[in-house]
Amino acid sequence: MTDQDSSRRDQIAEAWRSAPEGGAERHDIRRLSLIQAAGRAFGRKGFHRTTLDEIASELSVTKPMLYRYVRSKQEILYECHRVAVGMAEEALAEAERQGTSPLQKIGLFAEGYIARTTTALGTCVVLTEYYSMTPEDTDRIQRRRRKIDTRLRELLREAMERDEIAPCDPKLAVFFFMGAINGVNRWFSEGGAQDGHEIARVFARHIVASLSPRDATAG
Amino acid sequence: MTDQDSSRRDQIAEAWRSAPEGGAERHDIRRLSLIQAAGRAFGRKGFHRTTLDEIASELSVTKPMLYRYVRSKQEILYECHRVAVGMAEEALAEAERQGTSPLQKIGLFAEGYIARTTTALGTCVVLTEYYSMTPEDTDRIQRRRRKIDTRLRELLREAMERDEIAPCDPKLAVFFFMGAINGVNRWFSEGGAQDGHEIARVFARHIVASLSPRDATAG
DNA sequence: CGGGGAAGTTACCCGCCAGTAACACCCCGA
DNA sequence: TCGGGGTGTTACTGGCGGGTAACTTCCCCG
Repeated sequence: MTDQDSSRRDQIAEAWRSAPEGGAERHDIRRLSLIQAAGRAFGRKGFHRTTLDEIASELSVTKPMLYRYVRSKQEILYECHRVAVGMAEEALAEAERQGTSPLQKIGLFAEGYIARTTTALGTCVVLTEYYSMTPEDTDRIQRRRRKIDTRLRELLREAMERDEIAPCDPKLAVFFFMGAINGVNRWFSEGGAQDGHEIARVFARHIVASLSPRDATAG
Repeated sequence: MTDQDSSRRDQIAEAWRSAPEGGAERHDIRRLSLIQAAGRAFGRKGFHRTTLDEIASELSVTKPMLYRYVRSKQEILYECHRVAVGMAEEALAEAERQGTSPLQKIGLFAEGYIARTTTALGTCVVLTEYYSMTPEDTDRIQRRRRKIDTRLRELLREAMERDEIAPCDPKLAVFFFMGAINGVNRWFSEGGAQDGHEIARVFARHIVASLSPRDATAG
């Protein structure tokens, strides 16, 4: 385990521990800490191999304590996905505001999304285990993800119309770069050599380049 | 479930059912069918949510039957990973033979690897659940993957020296496109709109483009 | 026919872990 | 001093599923 990892764990545990005495606020903070600690664990070991005892132990409490903040393990997973998809939505909204062209918006989205998922405190929550959620929860998350996908495809079509990028299948192109982005969380927490913003910049550049028009080298 | 999916399932089940009566050969064929059926299920539902009863039922037998061909569920997962990493090694070897430049080799590798994982009968075996294997098995697989990674980084450095591609961090670049490639299996078996070779070609082109030199558009 | 072995089954065991019940502590206000 | 609500614990249950034991069938070779 790297320094970065243990420091993040400590930050989460500290947030839990030092939550103010008051009622509602304390509850919210602790619930969020729980989600974050769980998200980290799910990312490292997967949903099913992570026990509630482990999550509780990360926070220096015992399992029944967790049930004061969530109804079930499933709910924790759902909340993790909500946080993750929320980051994507945030990144997209920001990109739409700041970008001046479709292609630039895509680059900004990628950079913002990666930056959020790698650097924010509540990170490492980008999961791909949809199949571990209840069908209803999966639906709710998928609907939001689909919206983002749709908008990204739209941006690609606009970029094509303006000749910012080479002609391509928007669906496959989105799959392509979202795959690369979602892959980050699988190795990120282990490395620690690069910081999140660096990775975000590099990946965004690769993505933009991967779409740009170019004479057919690999015909 | 798409036509493609069910047809593949049928092919696997058929291979199992119609394995010749003889001793060793029958055993090998059935063992492979088992791995393939399991790999498909693991890809769709994840390792832990897939029960041996389900795998057995795919092959129209009952659970204890499986134990004539494998020692444990863990072993099945290990075999799936062996198949997958074997495909990567094959694709790389082929690319080395056929490619005439470092960049082209990378493109050929990507195309060959995706083609194998999406179209061969034993597909959908590209897993990312390392954490579900025993440490020893993980080591064995990781060592082979690492070798491929190392070679790909080398190719990137060579390509940079020849000015085939823009300067980049080889480690991050490999993570970038391997992430995109490994993402394929998450949506491929569901869609069915594109065939594997098509996806392979498109992705390879994106990858090559993502590395190619270009004036800094997204500074 | 008879026996042996492969193919396949039913019925079971047992460990793991999500979830719960019931109890212990502590602080604060009356 | 008593009580009550929030914080936290220990000790349990119950189901799911990997793995196994032991039985049945059926076929093939003498």
